[in-house]
Amino acid sequence: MATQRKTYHHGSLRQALIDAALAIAKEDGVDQVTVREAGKRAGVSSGAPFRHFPTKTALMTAVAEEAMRRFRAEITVELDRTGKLDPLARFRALGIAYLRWVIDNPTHFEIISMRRTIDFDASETLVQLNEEIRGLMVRILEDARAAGQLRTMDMEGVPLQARALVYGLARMWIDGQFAQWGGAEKAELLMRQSLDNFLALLAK
Amino acid sequence: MATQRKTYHHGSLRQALIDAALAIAKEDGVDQVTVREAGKRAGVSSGAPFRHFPTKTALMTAVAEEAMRRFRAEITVELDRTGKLDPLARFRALGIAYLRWVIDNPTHFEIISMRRTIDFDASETLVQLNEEIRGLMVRILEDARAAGQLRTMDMEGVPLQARALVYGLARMWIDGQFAQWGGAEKAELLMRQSLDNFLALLAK
DNA sequence: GTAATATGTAATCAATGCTTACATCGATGG
DNA sequence: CCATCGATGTAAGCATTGATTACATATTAC
Repeated sequence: MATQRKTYHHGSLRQALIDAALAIAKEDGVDQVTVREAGKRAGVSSGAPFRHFPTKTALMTAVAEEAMRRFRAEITVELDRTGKLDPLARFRALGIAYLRWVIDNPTHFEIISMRRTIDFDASETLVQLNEEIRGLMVRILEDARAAGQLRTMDMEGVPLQARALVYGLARMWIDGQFAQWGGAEKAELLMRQSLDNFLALLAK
Repeated sequence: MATQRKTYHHGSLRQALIDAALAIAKEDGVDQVTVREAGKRAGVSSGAPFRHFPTKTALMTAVAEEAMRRFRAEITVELDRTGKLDPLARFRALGIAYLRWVIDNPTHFEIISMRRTIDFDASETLVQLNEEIRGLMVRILEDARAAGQLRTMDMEGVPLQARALVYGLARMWIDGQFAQWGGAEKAELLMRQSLDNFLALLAK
């Protein structure tokens, strides 16, 4: 992994460190990510990373940005794919895509949501991407209401409820609360059922 | 805080360490808890804690047990208090008590749910308490169905959905996702609205 | 081409989880 | 009553890791 380098300067150390950190997290867990190891994989000394990131938190924040970008990419692909369906079907697809991404990329999601290891508010990118994704969901829900697909109810609370449900399912998976019910496939099925239950309650 | 002690032996160091860890977490945050500092507050050397807990994880697991016990106590008090109400009202009270406890004791909840810092499955107590609390919720939901208070629907999915919703709201608070909406009071209000929305969807 | 800036290395510090060798206490058996 | 032994504490130290500092090297600007 440690890219051999002939020049004294790395050339793209910043990105290499982000990639290395993501790889370590994926392979050995988020808490196994160390600045040294990230530097080692990028082929530099233990102090070099600090030229690009003042703190480990700053590195992890950049990693979170990368993860969030990939997350948004997945979401938008799914929304494009379902562009012609009715709003509620798209909403369902959005939720399923969200949950599947979490199951497929648990460490990525963990890094994004573990706001003790990153400095979320300090990252314009993170705040903006987060708002963007939330906005997408809210808009589709409003489309569904406008299309008369929802039971009449407080539209102030529905988006939060939907967010909390999906976020809760995702974190329950990350936190190992699905362990007793088998592996990823079973968990994904249960999540989908839960989501469908919610939609059944919500739909007219 | 560091209890002066005249004897060479502490006498109740184990519990003192748990209390100290809880206090540090409450004052300075969970990640500020160190074995040394816990020992210091208990008035012992840096190595003494390891006579009672083989690893820091074991200490934090014991701390989680203590926190979970307090959580259950709060829950059961609330259930006793609402013993004469109808099931759905009790279910609501349960949810509200859950969420208020999280808001009042964020670090305690954090320790319980942060299963990277504790060894949940290794603790018979934690597994048992967790099941017990889950069982309470499920039973009340079933009472509500038996009383004809719920719309007909897959009872397999409803408990999970309820859990995910409450867990999600709690973790969103812990993870700072309510920051933009003001302090604890506003957050609690939003949580309650979200819960009531869910109940409105669920009720016949 | 030279000076200034950016980026890397090596050495080192402080904090912290954990271990080891030794000290001291308290309970138990004779 | 007291000698022994297991339990519990101390002191010192190790390994890891985030962070800093002094110095070296490359790149860019003028």
